[in-house]
Amino acid sequence: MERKKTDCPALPPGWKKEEVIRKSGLSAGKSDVYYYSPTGKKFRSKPQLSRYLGNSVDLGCFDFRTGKMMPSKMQKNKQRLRSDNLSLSKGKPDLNTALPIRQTASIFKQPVTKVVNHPNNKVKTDLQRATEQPRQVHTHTQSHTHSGLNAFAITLLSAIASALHMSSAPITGQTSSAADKNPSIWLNTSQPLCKAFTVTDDDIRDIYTVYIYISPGENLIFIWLFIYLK
Amino acid sequence: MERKKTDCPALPPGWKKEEVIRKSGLSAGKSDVYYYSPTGKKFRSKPQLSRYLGNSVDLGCFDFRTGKMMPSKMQKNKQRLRSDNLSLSKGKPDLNTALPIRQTASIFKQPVTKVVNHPNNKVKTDLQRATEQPRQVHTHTQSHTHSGLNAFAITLLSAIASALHMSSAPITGQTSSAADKNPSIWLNTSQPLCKAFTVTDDDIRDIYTVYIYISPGENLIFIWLFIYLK
DNA sequence: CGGAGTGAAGTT
DNA sequence: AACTTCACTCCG
Repeated sequence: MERKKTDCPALPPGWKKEEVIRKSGLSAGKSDVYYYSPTGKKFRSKPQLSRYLGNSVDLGCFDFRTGKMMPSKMQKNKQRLRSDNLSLSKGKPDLNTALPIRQTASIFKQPVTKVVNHPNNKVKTDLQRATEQPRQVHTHTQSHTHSGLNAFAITLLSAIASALHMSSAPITGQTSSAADKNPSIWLNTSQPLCKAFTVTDDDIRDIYTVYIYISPGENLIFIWLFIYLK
Repeated sequence: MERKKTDCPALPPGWKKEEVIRKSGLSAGKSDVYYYSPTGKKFRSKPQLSRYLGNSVDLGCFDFRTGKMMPSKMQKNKQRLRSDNLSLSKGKPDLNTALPIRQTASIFKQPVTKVVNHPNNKVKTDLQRATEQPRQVHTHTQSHTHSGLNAFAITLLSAIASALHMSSAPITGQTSSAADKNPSIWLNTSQPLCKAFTVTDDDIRDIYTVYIYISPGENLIFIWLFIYLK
């Protein structure tokens, strides 16, 4: 089937079909199918062919790849450009599509709150657009957001360091070299803490993100934070 | 609307997330989510992403669509073991079986260091699993239940509570009702802590997982922990 | 030949 | 039934 034009009974007389195998690349071995009109014009897709033939030939059941009519293949209405779909939030806020910043806003509307505070970030003021939670909005005024959060960050980091000291886990401290040589490192609790130990208040540049998740049953607390150091 | 690539904090630094709305066809209005590696490679599904990341990143609770870690989704990827058994605590799933991913609770006692190659090519990371699993398995054996772990958990939680107290952010405390009514709750740094305040040592059941990630430049610390309460 | 965009089988 | 995953189409 390669490189050879064949007759195509499913089309009017004179039409030819050609199949060309791809020789290289990611799609090596796959093929492209082309059709040629009696006058030699080349067609590379079914829509293109359909446009050309217009109503004279119903290609609804025409399988472009095989060149045959496939009764089982019913015509499908592909042109459904609906612009009316505002079903973005039917009953449920659209957390999926929201960007991080906007999530913060939507989160507020439902009893969900996410805080992203980073002075170097563009995140900040969207919180103020959350209209349905006055109390929470209140808590996010910028002034205390910065000071409060950094204070929090410092305290929290120190606390973690302290906690680590209390841990019975051994400290091997081999993480530095590993960190130097690898693009990323996941450390065991006891290992990573080696790093934490060395962190002082002055080292902290900022808290980047803090999430706190509490499960429905409130028995699980999931804390998730990014901390940038100087 | 959503043609913009956004950072994805749940993945290592440099990864981007994109959501594209389908504009036409039968699935018009639906969306596709894509991720981009730091090198620009596009990922169109969670399995594809997982294959690429190998063991370097545990995507067990990663929600591909939202780009977030979803603790509640943890049952997803493996076959379930026996559904009910002698779980130590009533009404709550056994953590070690319900959350397959972190049966590697090794995280705690064992100074296991997981060095991960950031995927800049297609090399699989199976070797890493082979080499590090044994050590982790070793750590599972003990009932790490409430020895050093709880001490750590308690201290850490207390520390967080303290940190919160020091925060200048007001505490509105409206989160409880929200928690009762919603499948999940994301709390503001200042808000969620309302919960933390009430946590005493006796409340802590266990730390389930603690991850600490240190960026290549070692200027970013990413701490991620789950804490179960009684 | 690549790849964004879509279809549709597979999965839950 | 809806979502996820991946193959395929179509056009550059």
